Amino acid sequence: MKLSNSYFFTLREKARDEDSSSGNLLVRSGMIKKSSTGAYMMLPLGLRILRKIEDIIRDEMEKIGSQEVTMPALIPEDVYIESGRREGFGDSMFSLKDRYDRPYVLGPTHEELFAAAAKMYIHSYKDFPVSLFQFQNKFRDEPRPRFGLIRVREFIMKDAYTFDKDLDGLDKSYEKMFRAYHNIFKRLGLDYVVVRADTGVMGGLLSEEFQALSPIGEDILVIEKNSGYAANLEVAGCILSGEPSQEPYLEIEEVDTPNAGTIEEVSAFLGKPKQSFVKTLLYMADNKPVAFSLRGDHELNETKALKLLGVTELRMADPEEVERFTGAPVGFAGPIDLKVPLIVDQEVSLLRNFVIGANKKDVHFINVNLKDFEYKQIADIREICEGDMCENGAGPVHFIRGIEVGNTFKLGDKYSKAMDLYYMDASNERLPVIMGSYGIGPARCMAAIVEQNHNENGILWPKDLAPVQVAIIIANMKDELQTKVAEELYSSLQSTGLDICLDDRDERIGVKFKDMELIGAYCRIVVGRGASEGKVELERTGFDKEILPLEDVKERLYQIFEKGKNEL
RNA sequence: CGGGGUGUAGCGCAGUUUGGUAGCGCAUCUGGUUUGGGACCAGAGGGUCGCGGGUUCAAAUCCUGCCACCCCGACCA
Repeated sequence: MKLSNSYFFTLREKARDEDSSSGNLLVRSGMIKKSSTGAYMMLPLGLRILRKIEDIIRDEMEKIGSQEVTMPALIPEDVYIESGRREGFGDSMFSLKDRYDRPYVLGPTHEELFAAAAKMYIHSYKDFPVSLFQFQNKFRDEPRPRFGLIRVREFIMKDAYTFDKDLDGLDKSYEKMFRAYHNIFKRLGLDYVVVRADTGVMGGLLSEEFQALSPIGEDILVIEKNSGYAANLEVAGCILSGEPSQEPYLEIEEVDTPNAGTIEEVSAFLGKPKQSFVKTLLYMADNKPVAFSLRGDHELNETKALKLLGVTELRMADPEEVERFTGAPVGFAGPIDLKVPLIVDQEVSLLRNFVIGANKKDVHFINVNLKDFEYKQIADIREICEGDMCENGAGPVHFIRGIEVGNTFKLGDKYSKAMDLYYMDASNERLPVIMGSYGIGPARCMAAIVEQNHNENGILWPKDLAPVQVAIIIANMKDELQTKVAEELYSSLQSTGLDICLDDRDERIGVKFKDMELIGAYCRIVVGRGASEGKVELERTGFDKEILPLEDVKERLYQIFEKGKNEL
């Protein structure tokens, strides 16, 4: 690539509409540009990186025998109705009509079509295992896209699917895929952890997420180092924090708490710590009211609640609904005489003589105990807190944030049954195929890599991913010798197989340095004053400057990029 | 969807309070000087001031409806 006649630009100021470091750096270096909320143009330099990421992924997929296909993004809505997921995805699916008024959707993920493709081939127990994958644009109507390429509405996904005859086969396929994923994220140079996660709309038996560590990550990861425990906050289990209190029971009393509706207010008003309160939250579960009681300083874990109830939708009741079900405005709900099914968090069972809302405006009860009201169930429904004992008992947990760059699912027979994907067993029995599905977001990986690898001057791509691996900078464009030497060097390095860029723009050297650092050119070779003696300078971020005779450049680059001449 | 904010040249912004016909920096073009870390001088081009309606002699500015984008929250595979 010669910059003087390439589509190449950089911006000196940060983009107003980008909120993350990676978004800003990628836009400033001319790699991507937001085209509308949650949709990006991938410009030449950005596409180079994306292709390199895809090549690594493709390489690892093919190594484990997965075969590439592509599926349409435009899919009749019926396909998702048949699998039961149309409802599950709800508003996050883009839907449209064709000219004959037939309903279509833009695919958010492709288990259904892959099951259909598998059906073309799989008929017998002799046909297993099968693994297919694709790179394809997915569409999800995210309520709030953000962080550049990290949360968008149209994005590239590598999705892979495995098909096996039984759970044992699935375990083997899953394990292979799991190892391939480790290889991929290591090759991408990401700092990541694997956590257990919720299966969500996908359903199935197991879900694990590959999370790139980053302070802007949207997922909270619960970690216990010594035992290697790692779980997404959504599924991190809690265990009882101690023994039940042995305080003597006191008499319930009604107390006036004027204008004190929040835990903070009541706690301040009564002069009691938050832990001595039990709050009651009203929710609508598939449009039926349900209530949850938790210790005042705890939060409901909606994923746990959803699973416990076995419903598909859970949302907080709005103020009118709260008033209708409790008879009091928001802030005074309590479990006594509540006409709504109640689930109590297990931690509440340790408390004695706690404070609750009285289902009456500006009134609370004190000295309440579990025996004083009716409930449907006691369960673990709270979010674990940092410092709480890990559910495996190994020690206290701590939190870190992650960007979900990959996700693996053991699906089981959910989709094969829905899509009628069966095979004949050796014993002439018709059995459902056992599926797994595995996703990676290459563009999201790209953003995560930038989040983890940048400094105040620009992006620090790993050497295998850098869009420009070697930038040849002509120090003074008016110097004919420098220009000539640089041109010759550029030509001679074409055979290295590296991405070489000649910065022959009519710019001063400072501009060229700044730009090459911004886009993350891995090596910079300056053809300058030394050109007359046949010497050039080689710079890399984090390394000392080297002065090399021209004839040694190629050999030195092979060393740096760990490439043998033979492999080319 | 709720709360807040922004929309003016390719990019980043000022001007809006107090209405008078649009400006700055970067980028671009021309000429000259300069040439090892985002050069300097002189000149030039580029704007339906987000869109529509209204008030007014006159609207970037005031009123009004809509749209887009951003932030916080809700939501989220």
